[in-house]
Formats: sequence, C-alpha cells, structure tokens
Amino acid sequence: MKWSELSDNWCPVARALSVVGDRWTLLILRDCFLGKSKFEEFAESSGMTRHILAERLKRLVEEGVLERRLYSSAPKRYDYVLTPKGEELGPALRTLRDWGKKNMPVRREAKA
Amino acid sequence: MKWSELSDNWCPVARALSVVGDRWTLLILRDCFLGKSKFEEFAESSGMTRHILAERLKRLVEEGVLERRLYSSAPKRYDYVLTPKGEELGPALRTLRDWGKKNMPVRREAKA
DNA sequence: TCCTGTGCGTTTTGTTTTGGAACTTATGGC
DNA sequence: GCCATAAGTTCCAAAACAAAACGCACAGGA
Repeated sequence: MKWSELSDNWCPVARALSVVGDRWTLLILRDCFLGKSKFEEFAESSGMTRHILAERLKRLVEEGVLERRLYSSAPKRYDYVLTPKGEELGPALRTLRDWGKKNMPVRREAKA
Repeated sequence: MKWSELSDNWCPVARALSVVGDRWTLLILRDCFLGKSKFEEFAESSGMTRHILAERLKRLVEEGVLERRLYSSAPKRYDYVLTPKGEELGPALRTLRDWGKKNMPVRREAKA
C-alpha cells in the first residue's frame, strides 16, 4: 500500500497519518508552534535537508495545514504559517511531547 | 540528519518521533489498541508489507513499546502486546484520531 | 559596476529504504 | 503424504532520502 492511498482509509488515524505520518512533517509543525515560519529557520532547526523540507512544505500547503504567505515583495519572499486546520494539531503535538518527555530520556549529549 | 540521531535530540517531540515517526508504526499501535496482537492481523489490517511489518515490530520491541510474547509453544508462535510505555501512547493516538476525523474527510470510497 | 551576502528554493549524485511477491520453517489435521 | 496456518525471511526493482552544489533575485557596499 502506498502513502497516498492512506488518505481514503476508513480509519481517521490512517487519514491523519497520510498527512503527518513521517518523521519530518511533525518536526516542521513543532517549529511552527514554536513561532518559526521561514524556510531557513526550519532547515536549521530540524536538521533535515533543504530538498526534503521543500517537498514537505509543499505537501503541507496542499493539504491546507500551512499557508504560504508573501511577506516581502521587493525580493519576493515567502514564509509558512499554520492554518486553523494546522492549529488544531496542537493537542497531538502536546501529547507526543509529553510521551517523549516521560518515556524517551536523552541517552547521550543533545545535538541540534 | 538520520532517523537514529533523532533519539537524542533535545526536543521531546523529536525523541518521540524517533520511535513512532513513520506512517506504519502508528498504524501497528492503533491495531494494538483495537485488540489485535498477531503478525497476520497487523499485516491484513494495515496493508503494509510483511517485510516492513517485521522490521517495525522488531523496533517497537527494542524500544520497549511492545512485548514479544510466546503464546503457543507446540508450533512456536509469538504475538505482540503493549507494554506500559506503549499503553501511554493512547492519548496521542486519540488526538490524532480526533484530528483526522475532523479535518480529513474521506473523499473516495474507503478501502481496507 | 562588480563583489558579496541573504533567502528560498532546485538539481545532481549516490546511498538507503521500501514495495511486492515468493520462499522457509514448524506444526496440525485429513 | 499433502494441504493449511502462522510468523517470519529473502530477493530484486523502484522510490525516497542525504549531502552538497547550483540558481535566482535582489540589497548593500567598494
């Protein structure tokens, strides 16, 4: 089964995962909730490659989770902000954070 | 950055994702919460390949989220049950389900 | 004018992971 | 013996990924 087919699964968890079901997407959204919005900010904070970042941002915009917003017209620059649909992922991020905090202690030195 | 490096990230969300941050793992756990425990049950329910399923189950056992349990010794058969650490992912699954239910309507006919 | 820097990506080149299907191993029933 | 069941394993091609270079549009300074 492919990722795309998941979006029409009977199960709402599977449908949710068709959007946020990979390790990078939720890290981007975490950064959004931390106030980041720019390409370079995501790239540096999450440690993912620019290639993957660009693709994930595109997907998130297509899915209506983020909005691509022109914030400077002189040199055309865009950033990404949460839509209402994206904002509603807050509780999911929080439960994941709480689980990680409790059940996934840091073993070695923290990196990024 | 690689998946494995995520497990020592300063951010608890990232550490959580180092375990559950892919589309198949959370589907396996969803099935666990629905009472499934056998290899074939996961395979059929989620639609993932047996190859990937075997790998993910191994990871989940290594991480202490599932326990591999001998349930028949005559023909040796194992199944997988949630540990306390796994049980604590319940809230995360529920928030994802709720988000999916509200924000990801089924577009075409449901499949599996 | 030319050079350098910034921000947001795209392209290129290998490596790793995944998908799909067949195969294995151990046992029980007919 | 022969088929079925459960839990994987193995093989190969296709897709996704990582890392780094490149592209482009503009700004500021020399």
